[in-house]
Parts: sequence; structure tokens; C-alpha cells
Amino acid sequence: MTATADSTDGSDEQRSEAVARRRREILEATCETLSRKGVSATRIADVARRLGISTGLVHYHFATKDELLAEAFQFAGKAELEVLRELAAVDLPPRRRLNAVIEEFCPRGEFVSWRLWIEGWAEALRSERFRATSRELDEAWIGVLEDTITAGVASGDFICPSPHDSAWRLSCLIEGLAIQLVAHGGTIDSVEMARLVDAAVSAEVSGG
Amino acid sequence: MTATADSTDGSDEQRSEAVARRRREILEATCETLSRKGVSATRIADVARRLGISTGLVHYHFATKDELLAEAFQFAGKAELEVLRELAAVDLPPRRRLNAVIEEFCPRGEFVSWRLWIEGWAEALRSERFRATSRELDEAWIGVLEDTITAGVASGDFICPSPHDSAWRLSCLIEGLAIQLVAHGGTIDSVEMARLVDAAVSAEVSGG
DNA sequence: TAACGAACTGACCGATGCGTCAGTATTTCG
DNA sequence: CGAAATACTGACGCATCGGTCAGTTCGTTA
Repeated sequence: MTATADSTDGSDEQRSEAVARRRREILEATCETLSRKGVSATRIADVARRLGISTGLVHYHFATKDELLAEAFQFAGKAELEVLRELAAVDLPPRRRLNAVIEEFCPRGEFVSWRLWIEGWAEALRSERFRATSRELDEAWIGVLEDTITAGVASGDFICPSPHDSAWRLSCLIEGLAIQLVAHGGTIDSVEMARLVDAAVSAEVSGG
Repeated sequence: MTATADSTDGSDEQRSEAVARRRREILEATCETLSRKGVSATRIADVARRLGISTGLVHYHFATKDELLAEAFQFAGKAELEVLRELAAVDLPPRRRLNAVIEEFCPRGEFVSWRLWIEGWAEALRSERFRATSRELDEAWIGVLEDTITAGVASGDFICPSPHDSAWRLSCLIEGLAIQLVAHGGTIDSVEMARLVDAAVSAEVSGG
């Protein structure tokens, strides 16, 4: 049986540690390549070269290129979800948690992840697997935002008629601004973005 | 001299009417294909087949595939800018104009244009020309929104401390929601989107 | 240490699709 | 009308790249 066989579930547990590590290496290399070159320009040879392995080995672990890309995107999504879970577990006062959540969401540095999400949206137009991953990630983000706002309303820190609606609006606002920052490059900077987001946050959670 | 030579400016004026028409046909066919299949899966043969012409003829009018795609995207952008200009020229009371502008912006029907814009954002990550077109379009949208809000403030219909900021936020909110609607498909519908946008509009233009 | 299977290599095959080009049809103009 | 320019065809060359496979290395177990 080849290592590729059970790729439908991402569980690495019962696979040998070495294989799991190799798969992870390949997925990470794929994500980096994906972020720099985009879906269509990413070659299996790029991924192999980056790791100093043969293209055959990539195919040994991942049946097809589509498989590899979809799984890499999912891998990145899961990593982000992990960050989210940790963020949700930290015990902070509502206002500070909301700031932390939004801070984490907004693009920073080289935009590696955000370039991936933007690629993902375009890919989601045609690929079921990309769409599912992208949706899942977004829903998780909105969920964390909503929970945070709801907690703040319960504690009396926030006034917000519909945490659900506010979470949706804030999440979408941030994504729209991220497009300007990451894809359009130069229309706004992170400071300007933070300013616009902060104003929206204030409006959403303190009054109707 | 071939028809391709002066493709740097898009001016069709001094070109023969027949050639201009042919170029337009090809660009329109390319936009449709682009919207359905995406940038990387669009083949010159697809465009040619759709028009019942040879691939050679496409190359006769457009030097390379990159050229063709970039110009098609720009063509779609210009068409949208045209709609904007008309919208801005209509004389309506501020509230109704704002509604009309937003109505026009939000995704409808088959999402043909919106699928194109989403493709464009991903492409803008690497292509200078796609980035320029996409930016230009976005700036125009924000500009129309800002002008409309400013007019409403001047007439006393709106209360808005910063039409500029509000226009940015509304535009980005709509783009973020469009991703959910068009790319993620099924997370929300147009009615839900309209509801979320309306609430944001009310918050932005009637109070601080 | 022999043997077996898993991990890995890299050359190769086949498909695909862009761009070219020699040639053909059509229009323009002297 | 004849000739030159323009519009157009479609087959072909050529490069690219995904996926296969025969063979090699490595680790593990009897």
C-alpha cells in the first residue's frame, strides 16, 4: 500500500512518523510556493526543488497535482484554525479579546497567508475542495468574532443588537480592506486599515 | 503593419471600424470565458471556438495570451467604469442615489462580472496590469460612493463625519460580502447581503 | 546476513497549448 | 481591372509539465 492511499482524511496519526513528517514538509513547501507564485504557476518541480527531493517523491506522497494543492490549502487553513482555537481559549476581558482577534485577522508582514486566501477565493469559484476549505475558515473567523462580541454583551462591556450581524460585517469589512492592502498594494497601508477597522468596531459594539 | 502594433493604448478610434469591432468581439468572448473558466484554464482556442474563428486570428489581433487576458480584463473594467459614470450623471436625491449606487455594486444574477473581479484580485497579486485595472475600478467605486455621501451631507440628508472613510468601509464591506456570496456560494444569499449592507449604510450616513 | 518492503530517484512518455508561418480570401485603391 | 495591403486560416513546431515506471537505496525484521 502506498502512502497516498488514505489521503481522503488528513489524519497522520497511524502513519509512520517519518512519512507524516515528509508529507508535512511537502505541504509546507507547497504553501510557500503557492503564496509566491499562485495556483496555476506552481509546479511540482518547484516544490521538489525547494526541498531538494525528486518530483517522483512528491507523486509518491500525493497522487495528483490537484490533490497536492487542495491538501496544501487545507493544511494552511487548518493551521489558521489552530491559531483561532488558541485565541478563543485565552481568557481576556471582552474589549481586549476583540482587539486581539482583530489584530490576528488583519494582514501583517509579508502577507503570506493572505495571498493564499485571496488565491483561494478565485480557486473556490471552480474547485469544490478549495471552496469548502475557504468557507470553513471564514465561518470559523466569523464564529470567533461573534462569540467574542456575545461575551462582551453578556458582561455589559458591549452594546450590540445583533452580534451575529456585526461579526459578519466586521469580518467582511476586514476581508475587503485586505484586498486593498494585499492585492492592490499601495492604496492603503496597515495603519490606515487599522484606523478604518477600529472605527467600525466602535460603531458595531457600542450602540445600535 | 499589423493590427497588434498599437495595442498599448486601447484607442480604437483611428483603427478601421471592422478591426475595432473584431477586437471588441474577441475581448468580449475572452471576458465570458474568463468568468466561466478562470484565468489559467482559459485557452485561446476556447475564445476562437466561441466566435467561430481560427486561433491564428486571435493572435493576429493580440500578440500574446497575456496581452489578450490583460486587455480583456481592462475592457471589462472600462465597461464597468462607464456604468459608473452614467450612474453619477443621473440626478437623484442623495438617499435614492446612494441606494442606486449600492444596488448597482452588489452581485446579481450569474455574477459574471464579480467572478471576474475575484479572479482579478488573485491575478493582481502577480500581474502589474491586472493590479492597475483592479485598483482603478475600486478607486472609481469608492469615489462615486464618497461623492454621493458628500452630496447628501451638503444637502442635509446625511450626517457623516468622514464621507471618505465611510465610502471606504462600505465599499470594502460589499466586496467582502461578495466573496461570501459569489466564491463561497451558499453561506449567504443576496437578500441577507442586502440586509447587512443596508444596516451598515444607515449607521454610516446617519450619525457618528 | 539475507530478504523484504518502504522510501526514493530521475529518465521518459504523452498530452497540451502557445505562437509561428506559409498560404488563402477579401478589401482597398491607383 | 490589377496589385498591394489587410484580414484570416489551420497545420505545425516546440517547449512545458504532469504522471509513470524500472530501478536503487535504506531500514527493518527474521
